[in-house]
This record gives sequence, structure tokens and C-alpha cells, in this order.
Amino acid sequence: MISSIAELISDRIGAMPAGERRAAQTLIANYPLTGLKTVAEFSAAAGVSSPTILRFVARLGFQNYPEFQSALQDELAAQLQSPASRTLNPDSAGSAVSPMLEATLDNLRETFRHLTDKQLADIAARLAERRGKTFLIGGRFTDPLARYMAAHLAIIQPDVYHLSGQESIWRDRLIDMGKRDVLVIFDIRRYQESLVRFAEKAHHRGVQIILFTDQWLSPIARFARHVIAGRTAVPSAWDSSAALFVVAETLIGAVTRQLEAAGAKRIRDLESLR
Amino acid sequence: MISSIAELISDRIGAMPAGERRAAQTLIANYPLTGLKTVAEFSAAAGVSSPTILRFVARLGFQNYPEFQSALQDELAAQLQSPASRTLNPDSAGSAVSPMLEATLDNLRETFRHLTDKQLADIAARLAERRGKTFLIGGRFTDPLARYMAAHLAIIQPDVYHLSGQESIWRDRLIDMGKRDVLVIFDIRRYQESLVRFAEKAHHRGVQIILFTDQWLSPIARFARHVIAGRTAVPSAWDSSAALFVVAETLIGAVTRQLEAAGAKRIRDLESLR
DNA sequence: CAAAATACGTAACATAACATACAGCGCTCC
DNA sequence: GGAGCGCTGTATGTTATGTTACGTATTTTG
Repeated sequence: MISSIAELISDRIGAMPAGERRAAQTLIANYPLTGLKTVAEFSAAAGVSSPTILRFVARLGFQNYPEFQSALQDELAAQLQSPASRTLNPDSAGSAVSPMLEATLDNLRETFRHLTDKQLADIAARLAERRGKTFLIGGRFTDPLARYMAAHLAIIQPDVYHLSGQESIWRDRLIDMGKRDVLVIFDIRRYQESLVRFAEKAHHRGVQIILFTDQWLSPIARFARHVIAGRTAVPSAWDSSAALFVVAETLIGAVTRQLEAAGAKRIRDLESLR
Repeated sequence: MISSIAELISDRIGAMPAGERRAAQTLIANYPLTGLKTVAEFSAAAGVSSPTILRFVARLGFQNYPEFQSALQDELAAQLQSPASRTLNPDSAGSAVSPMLEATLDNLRETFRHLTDKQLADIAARLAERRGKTFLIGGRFTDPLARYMAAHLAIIQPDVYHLSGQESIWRDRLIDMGKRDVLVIFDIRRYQESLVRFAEKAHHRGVQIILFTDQWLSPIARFARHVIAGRTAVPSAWDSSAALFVVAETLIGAVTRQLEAAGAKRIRDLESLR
């Protein structure tokens, strides 16, 4: 059963030629606004010709373009009148994606509920004060999060390093680390032995550790100065890192704000290097 | 200070002649839909003549009717993109982290609202059918997402490769790619020239491209078989990849489910390798 | 009460929007 | 490798939309 035009499109998008598919994707990308504009504007936005738009509309079963627009408007009217339906596809209850998304949203809310502003502010302050270097590392599945955070932090301040490659490589870099430095570690179940060893050694050298982990806390928490515990449970065989990802982004944002003055200059300098 | 056209109208409705006032009331009554229709329909709905509508629009300060409609559309676009989510976490008002988190939650909801089950199922099916190889690559900030997805996919199926290192390196790997293969690309603003070139070449070799991008669509959309447009706007200097991250996780989940039978054996084999 | 000014609608016009015919191109399937 | 089919864009035609001019009705003011 198809109720909205958006569904209709994604139902038939598979059976469309390339040009019409581009039209469909452009429309879905910011639905339904593109469809309310003129054919010429629509075609320009999609990068195809006007007839392709009209053929696309015809394929959806509309007699002509105005009829298509009227349908979009009717849909919009219904949506605007019942604000409750704006939250999510109301009919997507019981759908396949819904449980995953719902679980993730719950995880986010729960994670941030246990996270005070002060905690985040403290950590951000620690990351922003540039007395020493910042190292980041993660486990098998969480290392991409470390990379992501490193990529952003490296833009607004110097001396940010992601530890990659084999264990022996980053173990050797311990020699560069001291009590002025910060080590950000991502570690969720199953906790990695190698990371625990690394954290312990770094801790003994006086490095301040900021740990991103799950709600059961990696053993590294024992050595960490700051611990962020994210919810990871989703209806799936593996754990979700989405909550930790969002916390990481939030921290990046906070650090950016704190370094705004210094950071702005740095970003300008970076731009001029291209 | 007047921000919306609705305010503008109620501000000046007192100084309007009878006919224009009827036009104003009709528009406000089901705002902004009537204003998106044609002058003739608007005038019929208000029970006045077309020129009255045009005079009404002119009195609001617009040069002509299309300009007025564009303004309404822009307003609508802004509204649709950031659904007022204040209602959700009522107790977190005034908190420092709140704006970031709220924006992220909005982005998630909006992203999935434009994403149907069928789309996701199609993409998951394509990723799960193992006719060829799967390659993943991302841009400056999104490459970690590609790595994350690669790490998970590689567990449940063979022939999953993340393309890392310098451009010349992955460019050379094009030689291994053919029409049975899938290329997953992450690219958000600012879109990377090198990725576009790479995508184009891969496309010409017949590789099926799955693109993760933002709502403004990377130019790669032109070559992509499937496009996932995530919302990236957050109150910050940079863009958020959280929505794309969650979509990636959702896809991983869907692929896992589809490969459950084959995957379970593979996971057992992996375990025994440790 | 009269006269002027303002507002409103009818009708004709110009413009730009949608629709269609056609030709070139690429693709697939023999 | 060749023939056929299907998709796409250019160019042209046609519709209908927005716009303007003008005459009539209505209200306001002296």
C-alpha cells in the first residue's frame, strides 16, 4: 500500500532509466520542495532536461505536471495540519529500519542523560588547552571514530596525532608521551588486550587518558582521567557506536568554540595553504 | 523584527482594504499552501479577483507574484529542515550541549524520513549479493565512516576493501574493478575533486556506486546507482556526519541479517582463527 | 448632499511555463 | 560486429499564467 508520493518514487526508482532516477533522487533529497518549483528549476537542480522531468512525472502515473504538483501540495497540507505526523514516517511502525533507529535515538538520549555539561566542558577544556600533544587511538571497530575526531581536532590545533598501523608502531610512540599530553582512547566490547596494555603504559608515564567506552566500562577506565560511557545496545548482533560518535562530535564542537579566536586564524592559514 | 511572511501579514492586515484583507485571511487560514497555488486558485479561494491578489502581494513588498512564492518556499524549506524539536527534551532547555544534540536528533529523524525501507533494502541486497567485490572510500572527514563500514562488512563477507592512502594508490586499483563490483563513496561538502574523478572513472568501468552524501548532493550523485542524502547541519562551523554514520550502521545491520546463514558460519570460522 | 478619491473587477495582453515531436546517441542483444 | 531498441536532449508549438489598463462601484470628505 502506497500512501505518499515519496514511497511511490522509491518503489519505482529501481525501474527507472538513469536520467529519471537522478530526478527522483534530487526530489527525495529535499522533498517535496523541488517538486513545487517549475519544471525548469527542477530540471536544473537535477542536472537533466525538462522533458526528462516530465517523463519522470508521467512514469509516476500523473497525467501532467500540474497534477503532480497538486498531489504534492495536498500531501504537504495534510502533513502541516497534523504536526504529530512530522516526527517520523507514521506508518513505518513495524518497519525494518525503525527498531534500529529507535534504539539509536534511545541510546543517544540515555548517553547524554548520564553526561553532565560540566563533564563535557572539562574534557573539552582539557583538549583545548594546548600544553602538550594529543594522541588518539581506537579498537577494531572504533578506530574510525578516533580518526574522525583526529581529523577535526587537527584542523583547529597543532600536535594532534592519530596512532595507526601495527601495535609495535604505536607502542614505540610512547616515548614521545609525557604528563603534559592527552591520550584519547576508544574501546568497547570486546575490549582489546593490546589497548589495555598500551593505556597502562601511557598512564604510568603520566599521560592523561580520556576514554570512550560502553556502559560496561572497558578495563582502561581504571587508568583514565575522564570516562565517557555510551549506550551501545541495538537489535543486532554487534554493538552500535553511534552514541559515542555523537559525543565525539559534541566535544569537537565544544573545543572548536573554546579555540575560536586562535582557531579562526589557524583555519585561515590552512585555507591559504591550498 | 519580522522574520516570517505570516508575521508580516498580520502586521499589516489592519491597513488593508476589504478585498486584500480577505486574501490575507484566506492565506493565513491554511498557511502557506494557498500562496503556493496559482493566482487564479488563490483568488477563487479568497473569493476575490486576481488583481486583488496581486495588489495584496505588492502591498507586502514583493515585486511580483513569483517572488512572493519563492519567499514562501524558502520559508517552508527552512521549516521542514529543522522541525521544532524543543518538545522532545523539555528539561534540557538552556543546557550547553543541548543545541548540538537536538540538531543531531533532528538530522537523524529528517534523514530517515526521506529514506524508505525499500531503498535501504535495495542497497543492503546489493551489498549482500556477493557477485563481485566491495570497495569503500571517503573524503577528508568521512573516510573514517568508510573504514567503519568496511570493518563491519569485512567480518560477514569476503572481498571487502577499504581504499586508503594516496590518490595514486586507489586510482591504480581501478584496474581490479568491473561491473560486478560495488563502490561505496562518502562525500559531503566540500566535495573533493579527486573523489569525483575517481567515481567517474569507476562508473565508466561499470562499477555500481553507492553514494553517501549531504542534502545538497555531491556531484558524484550523477554517477551513482544509489544515493543516500543525510542531513549535516549543526550549530557549528563544520558539518555533522552523525546521520550518515547511523545510516551506515543501519545498512550494516540489514546486510548482516540477509547474510545471517552464510555469515554465521563465517563468524565461527573467524573466531576459530584467533 | 455632492464630488473626489480609492478600491475592485472585467477584459485584453505579454510572457513564461508546460507539452510534444524529432533526431542523435548509447546500449543491449543477437 | 551489426541491428534494433530505448533513453536523452534540442527545438518548437501551445496552453495558461501573471500582468496591466481601464471602467465602474463604493466609500470618504468637504
